[in-house]
Amino acid sequence: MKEQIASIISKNVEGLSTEDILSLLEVPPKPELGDYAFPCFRLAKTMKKAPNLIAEDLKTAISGSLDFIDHIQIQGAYCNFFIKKDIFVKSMLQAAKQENFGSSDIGNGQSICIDYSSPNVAKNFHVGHLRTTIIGNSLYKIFSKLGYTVHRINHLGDWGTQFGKLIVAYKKWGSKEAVEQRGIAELMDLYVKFHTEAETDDTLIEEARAWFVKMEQGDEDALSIWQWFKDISMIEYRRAYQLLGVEFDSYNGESFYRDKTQDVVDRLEQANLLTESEGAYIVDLSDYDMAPCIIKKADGGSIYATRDLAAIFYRKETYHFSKCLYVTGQEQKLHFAQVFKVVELLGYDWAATQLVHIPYGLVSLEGAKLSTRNGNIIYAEDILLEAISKVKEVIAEKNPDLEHPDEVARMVGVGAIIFNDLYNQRIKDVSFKWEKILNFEGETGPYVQYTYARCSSLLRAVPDFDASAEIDYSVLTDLDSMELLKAINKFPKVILDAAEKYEPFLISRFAIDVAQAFNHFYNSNRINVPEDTIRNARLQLVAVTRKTLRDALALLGIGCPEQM
RNA sequence: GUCGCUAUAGCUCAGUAGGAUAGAGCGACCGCCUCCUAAGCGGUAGGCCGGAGGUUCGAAUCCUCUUAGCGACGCCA
Repeated sequence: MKEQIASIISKNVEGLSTEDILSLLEVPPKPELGDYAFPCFRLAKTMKKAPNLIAEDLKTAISGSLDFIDHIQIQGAYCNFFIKKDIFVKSMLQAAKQENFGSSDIGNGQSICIDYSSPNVAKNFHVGHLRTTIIGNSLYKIFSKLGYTVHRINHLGDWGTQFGKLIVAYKKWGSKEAVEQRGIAELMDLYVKFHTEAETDDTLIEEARAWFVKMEQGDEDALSIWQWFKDISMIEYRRAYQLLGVEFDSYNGESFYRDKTQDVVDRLEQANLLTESEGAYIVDLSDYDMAPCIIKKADGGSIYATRDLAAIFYRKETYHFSKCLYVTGQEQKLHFAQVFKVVELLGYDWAATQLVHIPYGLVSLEGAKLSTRNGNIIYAEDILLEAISKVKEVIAEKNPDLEHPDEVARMVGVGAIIFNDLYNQRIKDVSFKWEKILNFEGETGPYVQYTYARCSSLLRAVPDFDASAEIDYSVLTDLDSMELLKAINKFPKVILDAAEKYEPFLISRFAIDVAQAFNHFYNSNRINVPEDTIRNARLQLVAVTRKTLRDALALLGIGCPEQM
């Protein structure tokens, strides 16, 4: 309908193509202003006429030529189109009823790698890691919905000098029993102890680097300790992933590339890009206003940039990606800009468009910086478990007879955390507050889930309802029904926008809009009424709302309970 | 010091690639369950869109300058 309106306008004005008009056509901010609006300001110059007069002329020229238009209203310089309501309702409802509503095949035949979560082994999985995990998981769902083949890669931080530090600390102050008993907590303590001692003892850092060089050379003693620490860490990470319902296709972390970094060095040498500087080997990036990218440390060891480069070549050869996404904190912006630039300098012009850093804002705790040293830290698992237990309290209070309360509590509690993390633009810093994250009212995950459960409940009440039957569309022409349908119909566009901008929050806001529109509809209309025509039409709208909410939440990585 | 990000209601944020009277949620206050789930709905109060210039018929949105907060800036990741 939008295309048809654009095409008829283009025949009656000068200076704008149909495409221009299509992009200018907008949905008015308020329903009283019509279903589509065309602002005439831009035409004033070419047509040498006041915009409100152009709008008037346009109205008389077009009136009556499109049968789905009920009437046209001029409001200042705006030409407002009112679609015949029953036709509009029918077209919107039938589109939304499609099983694959919102899906697309634009990604067919293309593959995308998403590098996310990627915790540093031997360190705790805290609120900060939650963000990359949740954002990455949602991007995976979004791109999959658009037909892409997505490879979920957990690029574990399981290599590097930090393990040298840990080995030194373990050998000096640790014990097998303590590590076995306390797990990551003990490793963290050892790591912290290393840093406090290193402040007064410069030889420690030297020792640590030496141990890392040994690891890179395949020293068995070093590697067995490393593997042990990694195994211990993975147990904790997998618990968090399981709660979140997150999975990966690959756990190839940094250590996976230990035998592939020499290839990076060779490529750079052949391309004559490597220069020696202060004992290290770097790629000079001063032409691009960036600090140099260190490839090989003075002690001969590799560094994260080297391993990221190796990973890029490996992934390109293995997955033939058309995009490789990196979901990490914005503090790593420079690092990725450097690495991507190096790939480009090697002659791979795809680097500029296919390698994408997806930064997100910093998580702080009630305004203070997260820090292990002063205990200012919250573990991901604790947040999830706390949310789940809070939901259990709410259930006990509001719905004590609920079936499967544990299962529902898990879904709702985890959903609340995920939704909270995907509620705003990625780049915004977040200040973690317990009272906020445990509040389930207003624009929250539980609100959307609750709305879904309401839909389910309505449909359960009429077991013989036929969702595919032809209905009387005029039943759904009231303001609230129409607004709900309009909200639902934005789904395909919202998914495309979310993918293009790598912004899952657009899906969250969409889910809120639909849930709010539904609750208005629900409050102003009785649904399970005796009259068949009214009941069936309204139940179809309920069914479509339910399906859309479920699909939207699924794109965020959130499940829906049938009752709560 | 250089570069980057952020700045909109008391708080947390939207604002559809420049357009109609700047919108939500939380918090505050006032209402709504003999009727499909009150984790809901309706209403009231609350704004120099950080500041100053500029571009434009038109700016929260674009440009310049400026202020504040945060981050990055070579052998950690």
